[in-house]
Amino acid sequence: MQASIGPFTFSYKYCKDHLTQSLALEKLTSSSTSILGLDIETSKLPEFKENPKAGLDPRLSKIRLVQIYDGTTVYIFDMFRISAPNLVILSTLLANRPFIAHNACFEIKHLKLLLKVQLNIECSLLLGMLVDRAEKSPFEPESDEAEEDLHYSYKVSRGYSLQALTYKYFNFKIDKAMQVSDWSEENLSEQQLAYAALDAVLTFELGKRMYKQVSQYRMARVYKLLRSMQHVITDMELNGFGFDKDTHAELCIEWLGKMQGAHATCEKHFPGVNLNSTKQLSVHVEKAFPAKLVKAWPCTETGCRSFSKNTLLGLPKSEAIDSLLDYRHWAKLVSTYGEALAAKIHPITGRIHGDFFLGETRTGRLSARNPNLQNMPRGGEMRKLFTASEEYSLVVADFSQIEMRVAAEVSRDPTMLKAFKDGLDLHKYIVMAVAKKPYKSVTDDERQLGKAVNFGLLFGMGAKKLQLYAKLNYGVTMSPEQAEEAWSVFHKVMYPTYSAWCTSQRENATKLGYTRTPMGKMRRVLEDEVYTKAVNTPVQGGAAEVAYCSLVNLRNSLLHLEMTNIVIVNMVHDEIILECPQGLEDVAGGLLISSMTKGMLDVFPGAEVTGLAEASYGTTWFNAKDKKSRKLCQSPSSAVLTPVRLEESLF
DNA sequence: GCAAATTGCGCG
DNA sequence: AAAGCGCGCAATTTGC
Repeated sequence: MQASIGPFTFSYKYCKDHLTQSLALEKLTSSSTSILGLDIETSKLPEFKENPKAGLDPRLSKIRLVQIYDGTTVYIFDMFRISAPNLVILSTLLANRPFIAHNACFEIKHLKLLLKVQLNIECSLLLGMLVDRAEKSPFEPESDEAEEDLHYSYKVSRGYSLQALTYKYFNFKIDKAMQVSDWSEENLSEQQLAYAALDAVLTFELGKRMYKQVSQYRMARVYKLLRSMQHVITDMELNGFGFDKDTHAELCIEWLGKMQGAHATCEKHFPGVNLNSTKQLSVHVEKAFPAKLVKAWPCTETGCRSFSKNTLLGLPKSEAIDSLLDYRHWAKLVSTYGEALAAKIHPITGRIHGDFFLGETRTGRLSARNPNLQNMPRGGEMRKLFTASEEYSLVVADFSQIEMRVAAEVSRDPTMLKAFKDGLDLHKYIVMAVAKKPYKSVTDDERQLGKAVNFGLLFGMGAKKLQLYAKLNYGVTMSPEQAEEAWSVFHKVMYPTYSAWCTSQRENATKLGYTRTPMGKMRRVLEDEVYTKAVNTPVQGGAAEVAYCSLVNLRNSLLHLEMTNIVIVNMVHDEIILECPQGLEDVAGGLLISSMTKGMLDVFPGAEVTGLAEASYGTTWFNAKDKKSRKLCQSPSSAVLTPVRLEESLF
């Protein structure tokens, strides 16, 4: 059939019987097109019809259609009617040819789980995101009509839907009526087929244009890294993280009790007030609290009274404040980590499968949701709930002071570099300089001060805020003079080269209007953002890129060694969590450490890597990191190292 | 009545 | 002159 939809003219062939499928596969197999557009449509398994998200989960759905575009024709394979021999040929094609899809992680996950195929695939979503981050003024639909119809605006699907990008690049609006098609119907309408075909055309056409832009912006290298990372995050999503449902249910009851107890105490001090409402709290405080206290009460940016933990801790200690903080603590656990988390337990695997996203943060870090596996509470019992399967262990490794290391590398500050070379802990090191005492005599408590100083001052914090920050986040009391002294020791005495690098970064970003991560990801910055963002982006972004390289290296090594029983289950910025059969902890830990070491060197060749990372293991996330019970893995043998290589992009 | 904005807080 | 950054989620309030 011929189709002409807006500026797109193509033919499509619905392949629903053995003969048409065979012919199509023959055509595709012999076609010389270097890259093929790909899209799939899934339909929910009948028993999960009621689950609105089942169509996105390869365990709760089936693939109905596979659409492949070779530049002229879209071949639509009906997977409900494919013959066994053709399924083999199609799988071979999928495994051996390069493709492009929009949000390719979706295709990767489904094809990996349902067809056991590892795709080699570009992603027009990642490309669109990279270009958008690099562009001077973000694309905005300018007509009123477009504004009304948010589907085409950058607000939908976080701005990079196939629809939004088609509107951006082709000024054409796709009829969205077909978006919510029921792909489980026996017979598909001609219109359904045409629009199913269109998506494969769009990703192909958009991808070509956007890859060109990504290259022009000199972001091809970072794109390749993200492209490889697709396989890591889909592995994590498919693997999920083991979760102790029963203990969690007990904990939920305990939290609820604690919350109700705290609520009762609060009633004495805030009678009838909804403790979750800052507005109601404010009204009550004005009426019932001492006038002197009310007058000096800190405000938020918008001029409302602040009731944040930091504000409350800064006020004179009282039973009322303590009870409110206590309530908040338990209420947070109940609302975010209670039933809501239990609802995320997968009906089939019993594990928690979060989603990860490569293109959403300004610096290049990973983001996570449904649930966010990157903000599980460290305190309490939470991390004991995340477990390895029976007969398995969790192996965990953290980068040590990764942002300080990246700061040292990008600024080439000789003092920082020397300190790492000497195997020093930079948090202790700054305390040594500030408190003017021998390095060896710096205590663990004092190290907390060092963390506050480093994390604050690295990204441009002032002395005044540092004082407050140290108190609230690290429980360290500093006088204003001490804070001033710390600021000046950091910038003037210890790391003047880093300080100068910050200045030049700011000047550069102001001049150019953007800044870059070490691997080249661009971030536009407004003039009033430059002071902090021009410094933060390369450091935080560089740390993320080191972690990405590490994960890609690890996955390559595991594939190369055919160790499919060692899997990645989570990553939290500077921490990587694996699951492996008991007895293989040292192997997994060794591979992990060597991959991380390699990752650092991939981004910063020649970097000092001693003390870069340490691995340990246990049966739960908590145990694996607990100082008392954890067991360390041996350092890696060089034999397990495999060469690092990012596959070439195929455009 | 629903969506966006605000506030607060968990993590790095 | 002064300036930490980066996320997601839940509850409430505000705006249309």
